[in-house]
Amino acid sequence: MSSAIQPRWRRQPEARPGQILDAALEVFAECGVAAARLEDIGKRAGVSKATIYLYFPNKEALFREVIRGTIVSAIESGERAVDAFEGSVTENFVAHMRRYWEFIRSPKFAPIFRLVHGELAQYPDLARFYSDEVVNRGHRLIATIVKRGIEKGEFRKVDPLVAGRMLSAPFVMHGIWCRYSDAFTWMSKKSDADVLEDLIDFNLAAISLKPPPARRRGEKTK
Amino acid sequence: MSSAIQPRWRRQPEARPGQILDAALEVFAECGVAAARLEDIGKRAGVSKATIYLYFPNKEALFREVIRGTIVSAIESGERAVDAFEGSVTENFVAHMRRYWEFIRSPKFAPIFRLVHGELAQYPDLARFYSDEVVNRGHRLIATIVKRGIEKGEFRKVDPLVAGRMLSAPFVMHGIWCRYSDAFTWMSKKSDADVLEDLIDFNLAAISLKPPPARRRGEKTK
Amino acid sequence: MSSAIQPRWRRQPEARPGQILDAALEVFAECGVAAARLEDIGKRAGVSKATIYLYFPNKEALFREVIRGTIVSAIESGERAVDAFEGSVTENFVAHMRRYWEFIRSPKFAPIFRLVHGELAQYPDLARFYSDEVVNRGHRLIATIVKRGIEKGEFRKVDPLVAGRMLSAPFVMHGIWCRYSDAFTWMSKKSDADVLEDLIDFNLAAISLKPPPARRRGEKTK
Amino acid sequence: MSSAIQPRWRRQPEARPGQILDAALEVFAECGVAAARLEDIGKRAGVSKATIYLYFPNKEALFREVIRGTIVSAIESGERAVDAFEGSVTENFVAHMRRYWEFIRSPKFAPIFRLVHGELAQYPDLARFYSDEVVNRGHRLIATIVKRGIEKGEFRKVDPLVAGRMLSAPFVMHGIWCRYSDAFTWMSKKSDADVLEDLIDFNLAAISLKPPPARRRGEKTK
DNA sequence: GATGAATGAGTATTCATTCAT
DNA sequence: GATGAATGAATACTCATTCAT
Repeated sequence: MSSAIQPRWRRQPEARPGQILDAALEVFAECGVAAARLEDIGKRAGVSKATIYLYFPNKEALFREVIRGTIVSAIESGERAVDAFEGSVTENFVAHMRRYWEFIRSPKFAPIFRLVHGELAQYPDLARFYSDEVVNRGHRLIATIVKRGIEKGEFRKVDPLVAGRMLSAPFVMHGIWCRYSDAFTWMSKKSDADVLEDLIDFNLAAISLKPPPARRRGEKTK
Repeated sequence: MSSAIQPRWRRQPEARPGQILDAALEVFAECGVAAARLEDIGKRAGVSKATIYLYFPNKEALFREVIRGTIVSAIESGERAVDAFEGSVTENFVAHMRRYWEFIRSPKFAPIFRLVHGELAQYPDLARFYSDEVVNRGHRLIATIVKRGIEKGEFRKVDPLVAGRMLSAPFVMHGIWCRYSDAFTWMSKKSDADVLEDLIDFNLAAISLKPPPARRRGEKTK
Repeated sequence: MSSAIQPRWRRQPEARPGQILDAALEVFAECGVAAARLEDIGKRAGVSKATIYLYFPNKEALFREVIRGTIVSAIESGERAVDAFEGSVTENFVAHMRRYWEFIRSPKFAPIFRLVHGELAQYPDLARFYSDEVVNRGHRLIATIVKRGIEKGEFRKVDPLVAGRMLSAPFVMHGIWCRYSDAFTWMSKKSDADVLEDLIDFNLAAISLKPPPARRRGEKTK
Repeated sequence: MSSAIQPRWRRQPEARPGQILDAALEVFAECGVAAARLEDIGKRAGVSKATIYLYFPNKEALFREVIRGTIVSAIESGERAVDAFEGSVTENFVAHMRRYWEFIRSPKFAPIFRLVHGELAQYPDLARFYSDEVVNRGHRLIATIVKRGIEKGEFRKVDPLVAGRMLSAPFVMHGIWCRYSDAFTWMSKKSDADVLEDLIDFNLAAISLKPPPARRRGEKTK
């Protein structure tokens, strides 16, 4: 480590898989798995088609790694943040929704949503992985918060896991609509921040004990 | 029919496109557009691969027709029903949600959702069509109801179109999760009716003027 | 059959497999199985590469059919001829050797010999088929004759099947050497007829009645 | 060897080509030249794929060396033994046949036979080399003995080179049949020694003095 | 109208060969 | 000398599309 004997860096072989995965996500997102050409993925990663086979045994495995590798890290940071929350549960729910929206609007979420749903039937085990590690884990995170809110008397009595599903759905759908606003043109008038306010408003209304008295349309929530 | 000398019945050629469209939806849904083989579609429709070309100029056009032809009829019946509503707005909103859930749980919705989202980038005009004719039309239907509810003092003041988006999203997502419960295993415990109750509960809570006082978990809403 | 209703001949689809098999034998013989390109086979058969797949599921199956289809007919005619022999056994043995030599010098034998031996390890079941249906069947044919010769007192007492192997081997090897006289240049001086005379001479000498007087069967030679 | 300070023994680089050649023969024999993968050869020789290129310019040259290098040594020992023969010619012919059989049953002969014949068309110069240095040289060895036998009155009058071909053929074919007895199942009942006895018996019968009385050399057989 | 046959264009995958370290 | 990494070239196989019957 300290001495001069460090071998000079090889090309950058340890960077390769990452480069390829990034390129692959792009191409898969654009074309779908079946229509994606390995040659294009290689080109975008700056390597030859054959090089991909040095790191992934075939296209399908590459696809799996794209999904796995991309998602896991994103999820975990969310969980840590929720664990460390302070203040009222409502405040923390709002904070979580902000982070959630940020995640969903990050460039990788929408393509992966599309990909996973598009390939649901082709790659059942992958769909399962996505279901467990992304969707359900996200629901549980919300459920944790909701449960605390109920206990503290801030939220009405609901099944926390049901709430997790109900409250996450609008986020996901709006994420897609915003991302593909070429298709969903009626979304494009709204800024990201506006959409987030709407999401927070409806979600709080859905679980709050009382109707939102302290807040009127147009007021900022934070 | 008119002449008695016709030697044998041929199946009506007008029925062909429909058979082919049905078969195509099935195969597309199973494999995605790129991986679907025309030969399989033909086989499932009981015709030869070449016959498909008598009715559709190519695979892409066939796909477009599958989406177009399948969706339009389904939507329109919903609109007629809303127009004819009676009783309180809340009651009618509930009635509409029941019909909406029925539509979303019908066998064609989930595959089309998946297909459209999967092919979002490949067929932008189709995505647009779906966006306008399905998604947005659904939102407007809800918006119509919500607007009346606000006017009548039954719902809190919200942007009706925003409400359309917020309130439809959980329906759509739950439709997918229920349909592909092999992947989303955590959904399979719930019956369709239970899910509908949850959906109604959360949606009413989100727009009602007051928190749902008259209703507790487990009570039927209708 | 008689009337005019005979459908006009389709292209010539029933001729296709044969054309392809012939072309394939040629190309396989020139290049070996692994190096043979399906495109070349198609070209030589006058069809496209893809057409081959209409008749054979893959290259390996094509190879198998080449061997099977080519050999079987050739063998059977030999067996019929032997069954119908007249005259002394010696005369009939000579007649059989003439036919055998003719078969071995026909254009298909040497390539198949090479192919089968070259691919012995790759296609064990094919090698088995060749072993049983070609080599051993040929031996049994000779054995039949030899047995009769022994019974009639024309040949010395030997194990007929052993004789089948011993007497056929020079035919096969000379067939190869003559066919590939570019490599085995020392064969090229001999005419086919001369070689046949040599073969007959040595084979008759090896089984004719008067045994080498200085040595008897069963004595250990060392 | 000379200096004591050499830190560690490296395996002698001179040994490399031999290891590689051995590995290559194995792999070529199993797969044929076209299907053999240099990576496998390297692995079996305990070196990397790239190392092979330090010793051989390409796969084809490696194949040539495999054949050349393997054969030459084997042949020469046979020639020395024949030169030094004593006793009757018949005895020495028998002794030579024993050695010949031993050579043909050695593990390298059959694979090389298969390879050379399999690749006859791809590598004409190699086939020529094999023809001259193995096949014909073997024939000449037999011819030498036969000629002496004729001169000494032990063998009947035949063309010695023709005899070389006739008498060697059964050895070669039986060598193949015994080696690949998985395919040639009907050979597996015989022990090596038994086969040798049969070979000696038939070959001696074919050249021993007393000719088949009813027929003389030169008479046309039909 | 219907289809069996045919094919051109395309893609995943393999592997001999090169080269920087 | 040795090798891990990289790649260009090659090929089996697929399938949407065409067309003669």
